[in-house]
Amino acid sequence: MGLLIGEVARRSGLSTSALRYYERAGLLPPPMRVSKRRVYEQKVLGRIRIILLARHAGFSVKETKTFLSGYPVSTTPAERWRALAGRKLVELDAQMTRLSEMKSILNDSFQCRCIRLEDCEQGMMPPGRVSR
Amino acid sequence: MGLLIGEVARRSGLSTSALRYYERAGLLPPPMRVSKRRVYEQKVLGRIRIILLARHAGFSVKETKTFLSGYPVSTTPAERWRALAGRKLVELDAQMTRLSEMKSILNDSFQCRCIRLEDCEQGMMPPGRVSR
DNA sequence: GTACGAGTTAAAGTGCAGTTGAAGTCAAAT
DNA sequence: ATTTGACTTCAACTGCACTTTAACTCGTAC
Repeated sequence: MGLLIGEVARRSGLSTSALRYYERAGLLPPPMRVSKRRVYEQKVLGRIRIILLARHAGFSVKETKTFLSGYPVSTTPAERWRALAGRKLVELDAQMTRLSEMKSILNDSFQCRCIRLEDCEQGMMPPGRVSR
Repeated sequence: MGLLIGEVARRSGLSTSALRYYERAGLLPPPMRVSKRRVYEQKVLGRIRIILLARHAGFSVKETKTFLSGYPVSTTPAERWRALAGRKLVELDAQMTRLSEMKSILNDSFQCRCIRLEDCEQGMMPPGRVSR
C-alpha cells in the first residue's frame, strides 16, 4: 500500500532529492519508515498536488509552507489561501505590468533606440578583448 | 569633471558595490584611476542607462554583457539588439503566459479548490510545531 | 555469499546578483 | 599630526531551490 520515494517521484514528477528537500523544508510531513526507508501513504500525492499548485501559482517554498502550516489552527484552508492569494495576485499584477514594460522597451528599441545605442557605443569597451 | 563612484551611484541609483560588480562582470569599462580611485566620465551614465534598460527588459547580467560586447565586431548595435530582443520577446511572451496561468490558478482556487485543500488538510503536519 | 538496485545521510556544490566585512589608502579639514 | 570620510581590495557571505557526491544500509535475486 505504501509508496517508496522513487514511486512518489515517478508519480508526482518531482525528483527524489526534491522530495527530501521539501520534507526538510517542512512542506511534506516525515513519512513512516520501514527499515530506514520512507514509505508514503497515497494521500501524500494529494498534498504534493497542492504544493505544486502553490508553486505553480508563484509561491516560494517558504510561502507555500506558510500556507500549509503557518496559520493559527482556527483558520480554514480557504481563508489561508485567500489571505496569501490576495497578496500574491497583487504581486502577479505588478509582474505583468513589468513584463509589459519590458516588451514595450524591446519593441520601442526596435524602432528608435538604435540611435541612442549608437551613442552608447562610444562608451563601450574596446572591441576585441571581449571575454574576461 | 570626473565622477567618483559615490556620485555615479547617487546619480544612477545603483549601489557602489553593484557598480564594482558590474565592472567585474564586464558590463562597465574599468574607469581611469586617480590615486587608486575610480574616476568616471559623464558618459558612463549613458552606458548605465543602457545597462538598466537591458536589465529592466529582463536580460540577465550575462546576456547584457553579451549584448554590450559579445558580438563579432562586424555587427552593428542595431543588429545586436535585434538578435537579442527577438529572442527575449519570445521569452517574455512565455512568461506572460505563465503569469496568466498563475493568476488563473489563484483565482480558480478561490472558487473550487477549497474542498480539495480541505482534503489535503488531513495529510498535514500536526498543528503546533510549525517552525523548524 | 555476493551482487544489484533502491534507498539512506550529511555536506558540499550550483547559479544568480549582488552585499558585507576586514583591513588598508588617500586627500582634505581641523 | 590626526581625524574624517570616501574610497580601495579580496574573500566570504546571502537566499533560493534544488542537485550532487560519497559513503553507507537494506532486501532480494542469483
